[in-house]
Amino acid sequence: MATVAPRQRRKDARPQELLEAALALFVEKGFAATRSEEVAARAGVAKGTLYRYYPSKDELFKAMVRENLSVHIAESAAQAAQYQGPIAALLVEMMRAWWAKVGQGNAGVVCTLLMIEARNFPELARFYVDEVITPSQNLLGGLVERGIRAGEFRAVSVEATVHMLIAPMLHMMLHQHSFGEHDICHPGMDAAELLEAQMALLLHGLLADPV
Amino acid sequence: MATVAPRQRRKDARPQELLEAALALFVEKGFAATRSEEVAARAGVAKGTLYRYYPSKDELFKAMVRENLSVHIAESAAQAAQYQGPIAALLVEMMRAWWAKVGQGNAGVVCTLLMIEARNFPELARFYVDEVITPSQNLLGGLVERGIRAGEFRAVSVEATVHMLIAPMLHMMLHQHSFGEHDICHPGMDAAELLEAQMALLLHGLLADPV
DNA sequence: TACATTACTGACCCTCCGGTCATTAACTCT
DNA sequence: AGAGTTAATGACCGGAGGGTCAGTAATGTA
Repeated sequence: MATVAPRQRRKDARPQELLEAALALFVEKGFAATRSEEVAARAGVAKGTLYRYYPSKDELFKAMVRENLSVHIAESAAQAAQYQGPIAALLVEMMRAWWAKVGQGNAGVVCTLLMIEARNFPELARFYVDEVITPSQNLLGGLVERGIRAGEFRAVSVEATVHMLIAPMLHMMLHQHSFGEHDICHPGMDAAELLEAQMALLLHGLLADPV
Repeated sequence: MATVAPRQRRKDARPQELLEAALALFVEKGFAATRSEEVAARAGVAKGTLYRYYPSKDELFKAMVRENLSVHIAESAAQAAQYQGPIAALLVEMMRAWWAKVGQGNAGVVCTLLMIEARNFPELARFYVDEVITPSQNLLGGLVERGIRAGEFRAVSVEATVHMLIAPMLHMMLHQHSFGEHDICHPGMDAAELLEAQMALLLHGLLADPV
């Protein structure tokens, strides 16, 4: 017979644990299908306790998003500033770094979730657009433009190129999330390989003087 | 004083009207947030009538998807068979046709919805993967391979190339759906332009002997 | 040890919504 | 016209789950 789990008072640890539980469950089952009691249970806590720390399920979701994205935003900005060198190599390096830091980690999963739930959280969508999407586009767009001005790239459409850099990665993550169980999607090709092939193809299209 | 709307018996027209109402509302508000009574009201009918034609909200969703996708599947297959000519031009033509027929119409919107709801409808996800995704990949993959064997294309990764053809279009549609209201996303660039720029860039990366 | 504070609990409440079905009325047939 | 058929209605039900709060026990303080 399992004796009743003893009560514990750990005010400081609770919020973090609740956010982790929320992330895991929202990813696994989606926002609507996850009951608040499940989140609490997963964090080893009763439902009432969840509402002591977050006033509603919506606020819990928002807090979870902010928690997992703010980290990346800071890193991304720092990373953008520190790079120097030839644009093509720099682009490749940035994409690899993005995949390693964001694509594979929690931030990537949260991006996926955001795309799916954006309609139900206009406020969050705005936040995401302002804090993540627009800066990323500006950063990459600036690089491409620099490459063109330096004569390293052909005079392509900057906007389209940025889109061609971002879309395949995000689409792959979303695809994985939505259809991952039906293993038919990308047999025998993992994300890292895809990224390399993508960059090779794109650079060949971009460079004025391809290797 | 509005007199009570008179009852009408139109057994044949109802299913279609209900599916249209469902499509519009699911796109606008998402599946979970749309009440079955709203769908009925939009179709000019009482809730009970909806359940006379579709046994559950889930079945309504499935019927709506099948209705709007099956059309495209047939067309796409026919189109694939009839084309002849140099691969590059053929690829461009097919992408343009896809955008005109699918991307802009209901089928495109349904694809977006499917990506978002796939987790909650495993059966439908399977259907979509088998009937839409896999055939599309095979079709495009076959073309790319043909181009490579003919010496028209460089020896690129077929899988990555197919992904680079599909992802930008789907991602743009989804992006539009999720963040469309926050007009920051793609200022001054519409989908048709993007498609042209994308194809130009890709072909330049693909062709063994770029123009 | 007695008391005060407060993190924590979980039974309860209440709203919302998917789904039902007895009733009504539109159409058909004779 | 009268009877029979069934499309259409909308009041109703049930339960699922978000959110509450009076009570409980862990911790701090003297």
